[in-house]
Amino acid sequence: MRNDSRLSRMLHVLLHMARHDGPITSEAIAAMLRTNAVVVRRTMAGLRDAGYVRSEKGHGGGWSIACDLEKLSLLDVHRAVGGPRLFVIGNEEANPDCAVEQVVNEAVEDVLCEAEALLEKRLGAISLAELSRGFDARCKGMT
Amino acid sequence: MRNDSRLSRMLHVLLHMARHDGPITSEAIAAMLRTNAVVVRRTMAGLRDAGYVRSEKGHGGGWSIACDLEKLSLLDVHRAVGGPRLFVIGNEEANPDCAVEQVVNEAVEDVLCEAEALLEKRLGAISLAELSRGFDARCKGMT
DNA sequence: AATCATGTAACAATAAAAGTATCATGAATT
DNA sequence: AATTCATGATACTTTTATTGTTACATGATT
Repeated sequence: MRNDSRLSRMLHVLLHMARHDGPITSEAIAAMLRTNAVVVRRTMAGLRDAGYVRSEKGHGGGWSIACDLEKLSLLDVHRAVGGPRLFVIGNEEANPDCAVEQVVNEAVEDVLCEAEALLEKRLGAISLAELSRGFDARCKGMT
Repeated sequence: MRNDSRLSRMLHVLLHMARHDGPITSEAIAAMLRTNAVVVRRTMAGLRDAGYVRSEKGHGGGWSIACDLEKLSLLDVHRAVGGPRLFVIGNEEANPDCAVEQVVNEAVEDVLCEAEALLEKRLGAISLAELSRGFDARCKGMT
C-alpha cells in the first residue's frame, strides 16, 4: 500500500486555511496538495463531519475552519480522517489454538500497543495553533 | 497493503524450531503457518543471511537454528526479515518548498520517530529465549 | 437560467506483502 | 549412477488499502 498521507495533508490544509480569509475551494486545495479535488472532498468530509471545518456550495463557496485551532489536536485530525491503521506490522493468525503463536502475538501486540499509546499521547498534545505558531517562528527566523 | 506478518511468523517458527530436534523442512513450516513453502523460504532467507538459522538441502535437510536464542532479540528478527516499514501514515511531499508543509512534516516526523525509537527499544529488549520461557510458563499454568 | 462548488458513486492506478507455479541445484538414499 | 528430497531462484498473480480519475447529481449565487 501507499503511505497514508491524509493526516499530513489535512494539517497542511488547515494551516493554510487559518491564514486565509474566506472559504477555499476544493480545486484550490487540490492544487496546493498536488492532487485531485475529489480526493480533497473525500478526505475533508471527515473533518466536516467532526465539525472542524465547514463546506459551502455555490458561488463564493468552499471550505473554511469551524473550530478553535487552539483546541484542535493532531490526534483529533488523525481520528477525523478515519483514524487509520497505524502500523504496517501485525500478527499472524494461522492457528489461534497454537500456544506458541499466542505467546508471540501477545509479545508483539504489547510492544505495538505501547508505541500506539505514545503516538496518540504525542499527537494529542500538539494543537493546530501550536503548529501555526511554529510556522510563524520559522518565517521570522528566515528574514 | 496487507499486514506485514513476517516478524510474527518468524518468531513463531523459531520457537517451534527451538523445541524440535533436527531440521524442519519448508513444507512443514508452511503447514504450521498455513502458507506456502516458497513464502517460508523467501522470508527465512533473511534470517539465514543474518546467520540466525541454517538451511540444508537433500534428504534430512531443512532449517535449523544457528545461534544463541538468548542473544537473539525480536528487533534482530525484525531487521533480518527486511526491517520493513513500520508506520502506515507518512508525510506528503507535494511541495517541499512550502514552509507550511515543512512545519507539518517535521511535527509528524518527530512523533513517528519517537514512537519508532520506543518500538525498537522494546523489541530489542526481548530475546527469543525469553519468549520461549514465556511459553513454558503458559503451558505450566494450564496443567 | 447559467455558473460555480460541493456530494456521491464507480472505477482505475499504485504499492507492498503474500500466494503460486515452475525449474534448477545440490545432497542423501538406494 | 539414478532417484528422491529439499532448498534456491524466478516469474508471475492475488490481495488490500490509499490515491487518482471520470462523470453526474445537488444546491447556492449571480
